[in-house]
Amino acid sequence: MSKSDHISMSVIRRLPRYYRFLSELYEQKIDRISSTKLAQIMNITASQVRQDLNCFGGFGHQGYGYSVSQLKDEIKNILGLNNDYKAILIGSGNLGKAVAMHMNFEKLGFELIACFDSNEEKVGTKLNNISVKHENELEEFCRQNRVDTAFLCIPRVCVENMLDKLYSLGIKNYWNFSHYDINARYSDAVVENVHLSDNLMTLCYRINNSNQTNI
Amino acid sequence: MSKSDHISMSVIRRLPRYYRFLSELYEQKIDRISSTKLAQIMNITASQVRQDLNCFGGFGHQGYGYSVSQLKDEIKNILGLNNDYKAILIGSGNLGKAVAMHMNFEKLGFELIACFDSNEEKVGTKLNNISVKHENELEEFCRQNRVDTAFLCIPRVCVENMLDKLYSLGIKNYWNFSHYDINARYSDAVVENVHLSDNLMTLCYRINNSNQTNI
DNA sequence: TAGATTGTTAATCGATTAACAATC
DNA sequence: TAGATTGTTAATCGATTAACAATC
Repeated sequence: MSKSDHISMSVIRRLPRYYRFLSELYEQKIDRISSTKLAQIMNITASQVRQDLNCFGGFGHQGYGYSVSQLKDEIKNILGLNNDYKAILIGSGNLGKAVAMHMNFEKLGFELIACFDSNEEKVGTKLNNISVKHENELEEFCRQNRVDTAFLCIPRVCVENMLDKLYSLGIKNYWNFSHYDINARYSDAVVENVHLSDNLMTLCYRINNSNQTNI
Repeated sequence: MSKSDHISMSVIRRLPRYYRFLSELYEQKIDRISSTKLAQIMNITASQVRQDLNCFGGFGHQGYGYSVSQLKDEIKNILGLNNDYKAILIGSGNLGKAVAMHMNFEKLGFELIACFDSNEEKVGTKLNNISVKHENELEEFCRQNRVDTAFLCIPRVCVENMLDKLYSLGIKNYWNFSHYDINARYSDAVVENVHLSDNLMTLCYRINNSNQTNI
C-alpha cells in the first residue's frame, strides 16, 4: 500500500528506530505526538519525520499530529513484523549461541526452527528449545521444511562452501555475521550484515579523532 | 596527517571494508592494485575509491596504482588499529560472553581488561583470561585503572543507571549493544551502536519487499 | 615515448531541510 | 473561527560519479 514503489535504504533503516521510540511512547500511555515532538525525542528534524512517514501514506491528522498506537502498528505492518519467516542458524559457537538465546525472534518477524554445526560434540545440545543438528542433515532438513532465511555465524573460511550449499537449496535471505561478501557471489541474495569488527574499527577511528586538540 | 579536517561518516564507515579487502589481497600475495580493479572486487566505483583514499593523502602512484601492503598499512594507521584502548565489558550474559570470546580485540585497537556483572553467580567465572567482577567493584576499578571505553551488553532497563555511573567515572566512549540512545543523554559521548533487532527488522522488511511481483 | 592510472575538479544525483498552502 | 500541524513542493546541502589534465 505504498505511495511510491521505491523507498530508499536510508528511509528503511530508520523505520526500526521509529518503531522503537513509538513503542516506548505507547508503553508510557502517550496517545498522540506531533512530528516536532517526535523529532525532538529522536534527535532528527520534523521535516524528516514527515517526509519519511509520507513514503508509506498519510498517517497523520492535520492540526492534531499522529496517533501513537496507530503509527506504531502501521510501521509494524510496513516492516512486516507479523510474519513468521522460518530461519535456520548456521554455527553454534559463542556468537551463534548468543544470537539464538538473546533475540526475541517472534517479535521480529522470524521463527528459528533449527541450528546446524559441523562440530560433532555440539550436535544434540540445546539452544533454548532448538536442538543442534549436524551439518550433514542440512540438505534433508531443507527438503522437508520451508526455510526462508539463514543466520550465518560461522568463521569466514567456512562461508563460501556453506553459502553455495544454502543457495543451491533455495535460500536467498541471509543475516550475515561473517566477514564475507555474499552479494559479490550472489547478487540477488537479500543480505543484512552485522560486521562487528568493522563497527569496532570505526569506534577506534572515532576515539582517535575525538581526542584531537585543534592546534 | 589528513588533508582536510572533516571526513564524512560515509567515508569513515567504508574504511574497515577497504582494510578487509586489502588484507585479503595481501594474503594472496598481490603487490599492487588499481582503483578500477579494487572497485570491481568491492562492487563500488573507481571514482569512489580514489575520492575516499584522497581524503587522507595521495597513496597511489600514477600509471601504477596502489601498493597493497602500503595502502593496507596506511588505512590501519588511519583507523588507529595500533592503539591499545582499555575496554571494560558491562554484562556477561549470552551477548557479552560472545563479544568477549569472539572478538580479536588486539587487532582492532582495543584491550579488554575487565568484565562486570550484577549477578553474584557469574562473579568469579572466566571469559577467556578475564574474570568477571561484581558491579560494585566498578568504581574502585575505574579509579585504579585507565578505562577508555565501555562495551554495553546489558538489558535496556539497566542502561540508564549504568551509563550515568560510567559517564561520571569519565568514560566517554561506548560500544553499545543495548536499545538505548546514549547520545540523547550525553551528546559528547562517542558511540557506536550494534542494534541487532533493528538489523533483523530491516531484513524482514527487505524479504517482504523482495517477494513482490510487479503487477 | 606511449600507456596506464592517479589526483582533482566539475557535473550529477539523491537525501535532507525549509517553507507554506491545505485542512482538521 | 483561530490555532495547530500535517502533506507536499521547492531549496539546499552533501555524496557520488564522470571527466580529464597531470605524471609516473
